[in-house]
Order: sequence, then C-alpha cells, then structure tokens
Amino acid sequence: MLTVNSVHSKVLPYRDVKESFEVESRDRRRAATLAEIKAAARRLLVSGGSTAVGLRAVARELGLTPPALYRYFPSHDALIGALIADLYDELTAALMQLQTTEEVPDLGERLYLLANGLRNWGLEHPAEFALLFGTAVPIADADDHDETPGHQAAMRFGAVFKELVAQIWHWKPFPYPPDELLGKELIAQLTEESEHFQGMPPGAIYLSLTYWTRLYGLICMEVFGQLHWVLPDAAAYFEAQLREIGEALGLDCPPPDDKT
Amino acid sequence: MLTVNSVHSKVLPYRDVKESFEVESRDRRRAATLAEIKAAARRLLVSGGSTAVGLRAVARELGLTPPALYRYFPSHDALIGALIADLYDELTAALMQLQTTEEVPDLGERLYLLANGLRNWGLEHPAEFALLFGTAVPIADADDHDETPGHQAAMRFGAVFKELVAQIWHWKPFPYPPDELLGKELIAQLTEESEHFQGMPPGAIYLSLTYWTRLYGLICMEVFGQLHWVLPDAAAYFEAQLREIGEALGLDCPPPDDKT
DNA sequence: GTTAACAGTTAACACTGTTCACTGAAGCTC
DNA sequence: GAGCTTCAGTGAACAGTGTTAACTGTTAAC
Repeated sequence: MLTVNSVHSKVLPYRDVKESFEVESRDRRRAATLAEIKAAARRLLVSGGSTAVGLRAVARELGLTPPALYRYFPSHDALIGALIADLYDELTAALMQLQTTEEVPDLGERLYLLANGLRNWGLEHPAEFALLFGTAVPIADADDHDETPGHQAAMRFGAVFKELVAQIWHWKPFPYPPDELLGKELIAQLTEESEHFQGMPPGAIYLSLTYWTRLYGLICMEVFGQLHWVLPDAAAYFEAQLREIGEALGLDCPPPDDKT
Repeated sequence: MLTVNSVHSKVLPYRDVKESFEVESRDRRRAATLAEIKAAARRLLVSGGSTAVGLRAVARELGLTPPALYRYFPSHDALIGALIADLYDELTAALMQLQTTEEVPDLGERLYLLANGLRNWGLEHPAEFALLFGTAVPIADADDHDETPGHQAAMRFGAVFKELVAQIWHWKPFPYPPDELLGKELIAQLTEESEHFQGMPPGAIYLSLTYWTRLYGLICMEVFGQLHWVLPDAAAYFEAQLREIGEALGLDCPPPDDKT
C-alpha cells in the first residue's frame, strides 16, 4: 500500500536513507492502516453491497492476510459496526454543514434543506443508506442497552432533526391536534417524552414524530426502489409530501416550481 | 423424517407389509418433501433470522445431505426466493380472509382492518416481515424486469390495498388536493398511472399513494424497532396515524378508545 | 541492551454454497 | 415380467467464508 506520509517525520540527524523518509510513530501508522481498512471496506460496500464487504475481501484489498485485521477489529461484525458508525457520523456532518454553509435564517427552510439533504444522500449512496437504515436488526436483546458506537452515532444523527424541530417550535409554535383526537394513552406516552423534546407539549411532539416518520418512510421507499413500480421518478412526489408535512408544522412552503 | 402419509394410499391387493403402507406416487412424494423443505426453511427463519436459513442448515433439518436440495432448487437464492413468494402469498391470503370473514360492509372499516392486519402480521412475524420488506435490494438491474415469483407475489400483495382504495374511491369519492398544489410534474406522472388505478383522477391517486407510503413507513419503523427509542409501545401512535390518514380519505374514523 | 509489545504471517479448523460422479430404487415401455 | 430410463439421494471434493493458534520479525520502552 506504500503510503509514504512524510508530513510528520521528525527531523533527525539522519542515519540512512530509508529512515530519513518514512519515519512514522507506531500509533500513527496504526491509525493510518485503520483508516485504510475502513476506506477499503467502504469501497467494497459501494461496489458490491453490504455482502461484499467481507473480512478476507478487505484484507485482500490492502494486500494483507485476513488474520492481520484482527489486530484492529475483534471480529468481522465489529468492523462493519465501525463502518456504520463512521457512515452515520459522515451523514450527520453533511447535514449539519448543509445547515451552516447556506446562511438561511428561516428555520422552516432549514428543515426543508435537511430533509432534502437526507434524501439526496440516500439516493447518492444507496449502499451506505441500506447499511444504515435497512432492516435495523429486529434482535430482541432489549436488556443490554445498545451501547455500540453505531447506535450512539445513530442517536447523534437523530438529534439533528429533533433539535431543529424543537427550535422551530420555540421559534413559532405550530398548532397541534387537540388531546382528545390523539387519545389519553398516546398523550400520556408523549408527555413522558416531553423532557427529551425541550419541553414541547405532547401534541407538538406528535407532529414532530409524524414529520420524522413520514420523511423516513418516504426516503426509504424511494431509495430501496419500492416506489418504482408506480413512480419512476419520485422527486415530485417527495416535494409534494414535504410541502404537506411542512405545512402541518406551520411552515409556509413555496408552491411547486413547475420548471418544465 | 418418516412422514408416513397413508391417506392417499391406493387400495392394492397387498404384496407385503411395507408396500401396503407407504405407497405414494413419485411426484406426490416430491411435492411433500418440497413442502417440508420450505417448512424447515421457515422454521429456521423464525428462530434465527434470515441469515440462519442456509442451504446446509435446511438439509440438516430434514436429515438430508446438502446436494439433495439441488433436486428441488437450483440454488440457495432460489430457495429463499420461493420462501419469500410463499410468505407474500400467506400474508395476502391472511389479509383477504380478514376482509371476508368479518362481514363488514363499510369499506372504510375494511381498510382499517387491512392496515391493522398488516401491522399485526409484521409484529407477530418480525423475521418473515424483515425478509419481505427489509432492504428491498437496491440492485440496479433495471433492464431485466423482475419476473421472479417473489416479485409477482409482491405485486399481488400490493393489489389488495390498491383495489380496496379504488373501491373506496368509486363508492364515496373523497376530496383531494387541487392540482396546483401538487404541481404539473407530479400530476402528469400520476395521470399516467390512472389506468392502473381504475380511472381515478391524479389527485385521488396521490392520496392513495400517501396512505400506502405512510402505512408502510409506520409499520416498518415499528417492526424494525426504530420507533422504540421514543415510543416503547407504538400502538396508540399507530392508531392516531391511521385515523389521520383515514380522514384524509374521507372516512369517518371513530375517536380513540381510551380504555384505560 | 535487554525485554516486552506489537504488526503481520503461516497453518489450520469449522463452516458455507456448489458441482460431479455415482448408487439404488421407482416408473414406463415392449 | 425384462429392460431401460428417470430421478431422489449420497460421498467426495472445490472454492469460499470467519476465526484461532503458534510463530516471526520489527519497534518502542525501561
């Protein structure tokens, strides 16, 4: 792989030619190969789907023998676990950057950017998207809290939407359905979550949840091709849906472009 | 496996003890083992998830050697393909039976039963549900139309909802959003699908699609546990959502039970 | 300068899907 | 009923997988 990274080479009273070039501290070298491993794993993921990113395949990709990878990951599962965490963080960073680079003070427009950002990321990286959001393991080990790095990264990702919606609420409280329409049972459950939603009332949390649920389902169906049989290009449908759920949050959404 | 099925044993002038018992025509025996294979496959699916249903594991389950299964399926993929098709058909049958057994003339109530039926099936059979609806292969072989039995069974399944919604429309046409709200682009696409939706106008198709999209996303999220972190029990939320999208279709939904 | 830690290799194990040559019995035809 | 064909099923093998153990050197530390 020959990654001669002489940037951090310390200035030594040179002894021979070889050392003067590639002097890298051990843990720096370790971090480098660790990154290479994950890069190779991702390369395999995008080219051949999640099944293609195997331990041996990754090792082959960087000219190593399979057991060598066990110096970096305790198992194959741990490797893709780390890959998942990385992808979540990348997605989260991309979405947060989307909010800051384009200086839009209007929070509604920000949510619009966020939703479209997630959709675009999914469409541009279907293999990665499938790894993150496809079949989120219906394993029934509810006792040990999912404290895997992947799960934590997923929570950080979810927080992006959650916080923006809470901001919108505190900025311009939107009307929400009356309690008797949701039912006591649901109201009780949502009230319990109020502290995690920055003190929003249950009805408002319900609408936030609806936004997320619809957005999520919509994007999953489009990326996974389950919308294909009726809509070859779901862009316009997505736009309409986004407008619909945006208006439910009291955001004034612009009418369709019709740029045909 | 010793499945001595003497039901169909023809009455013969018996020759010896053995023959008088298990006389089964060859293709009848073949059909029997084929069913046993799929039964074993399903058993493995529910107990260990989709990864557990391997060729060798299935063979082991019924005391056969792995190559024997190749007399019944050309490959491992074909086996789970057949399993998928069977599960789709089972789900479809269960939903259709749900509509006929309970004699409900009201079409809106039928849709309610259907939606709840799908949800319950998913919650009761999470492994099967994951196999059918989780990560629907983002493979990009768009040229060869998916004519696999699994895909065809999926279409039959989808038709159940599609036809009922069309029935509802022709029974009591519901108000739909005006064209300028959806945009020319989307209207054009939906108009194209009108013939597949029994002549419904694009706006009505849009609402039908919205119903399906929301229902699908909702159930997937709940079954796959992605709703767990905010709602331990999503039943009340599902009920509220169902009421919401039911009203969008002009159906008068009953208020929440509040049976606490 | 000796010792310990560590990256990496080789060999092997148990497992997977798949193929090929083969056996034995069931079914069909003359 | 004899002879031939069909076909379910076996045994052995191949290429592939994740994983472990014992073993090399090289690198860092006391």
